[in-house]
Amino acid sequence: MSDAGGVAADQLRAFIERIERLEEEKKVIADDIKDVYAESKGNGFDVKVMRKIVSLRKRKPHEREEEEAILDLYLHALGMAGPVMEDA
Amino acid sequence: MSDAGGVAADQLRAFIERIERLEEEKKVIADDIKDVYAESKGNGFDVKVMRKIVSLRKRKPHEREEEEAILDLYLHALGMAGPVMEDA
Amino acid sequence: MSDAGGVAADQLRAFIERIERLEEEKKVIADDIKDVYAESKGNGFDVKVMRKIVSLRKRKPHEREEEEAILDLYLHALGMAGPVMEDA
Amino acid sequence: MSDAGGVAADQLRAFIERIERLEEEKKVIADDIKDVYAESKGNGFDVKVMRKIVSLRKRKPHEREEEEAILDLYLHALGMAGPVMEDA
DNA sequence: ACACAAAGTTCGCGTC
DNA sequence: GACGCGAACTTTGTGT
Repeated sequence: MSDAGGVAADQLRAFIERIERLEEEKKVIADDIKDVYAESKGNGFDVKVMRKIVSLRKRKPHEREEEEAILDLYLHALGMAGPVMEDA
Repeated sequence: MSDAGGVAADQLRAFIERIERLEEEKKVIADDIKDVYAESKGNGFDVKVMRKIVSLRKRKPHEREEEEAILDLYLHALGMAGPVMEDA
Repeated sequence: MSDAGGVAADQLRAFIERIERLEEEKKVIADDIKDVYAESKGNGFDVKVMRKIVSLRKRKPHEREEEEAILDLYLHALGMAGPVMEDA
Repeated sequence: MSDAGGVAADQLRAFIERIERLEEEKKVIADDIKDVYAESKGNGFDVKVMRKIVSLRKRKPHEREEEEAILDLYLHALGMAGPVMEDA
């Protein structure tokens, strides 16, 4: 029963089920997050603002990295300084 | 320090941190899912189709039928044959 | 001032500005499309289905058939009936 | 012929065609942009860097706005200052 | 019903 | 030359 129609059916089924299980877990977490927001709201906090804070704190790290890259980029772009165009 | 400006700052911080922890967990699961797809691909399966299967099994049959009904309605209104290809 | 650091700065600036102008035009078109969908909705049409129709007409028929073939293959391998519902 | 199957077929068709025309225009613009990037590359510029510059210049305006919002948000979140929780 | 945010899909680039 | 990675765009779902 493992090779129906030229595809490894059992293997495919196993992969699908692993994915579905993981997606369920993911959904549980997502629901937990919703619960925490709900609880926060119940305690008088502004959910919208909280979401914004969370996303801000998430972005901040790589925003810092980008900023350094940006500096270099503008040197390239406007002043053309630095080791540029090595593969032109 | 727990009541600055009339609101419970510590409590807010606790909520934020719970959420951030959950979001991290969620990301881990999401990455796991990506891994399974990658592994599937390594075993010769078509990832795009697998994603479609997963989403098909997720959707409630009734919902799917309804949507297709509207689609058919519009397609017929436009003079285009439906997805059934009855005279192909 | 056109050759700072060994590169043609003016030329680069010109390219950038051409791109930015084109991107603005693109955005205008995108907004127009949104407007048409909104107007359609105002006339009682289902926007989601309309989007589906547009994308269906965009796809090459051959491509669509091929994808569905693989999908059927997998669905049969999993023991699930295809989207044709022949015994519904 | 304007009311086949309960939907205003002609009107629907008109909307669809307007959208498709606009999408074609959009695609033309997108291709133009690709061309400019290609031409830039042909003149020795680093396309990746150019893309980054463009996106940077695009983000900058509303990034400034966000920054002000951020300041308020952190006042809310950490110090709880300002006119907060009006809908608690 | 609208707008914002998250997810999925696609395209271009760097690597092996 | 192909594969995997990453970013951009599109689409779907959720909250207001």
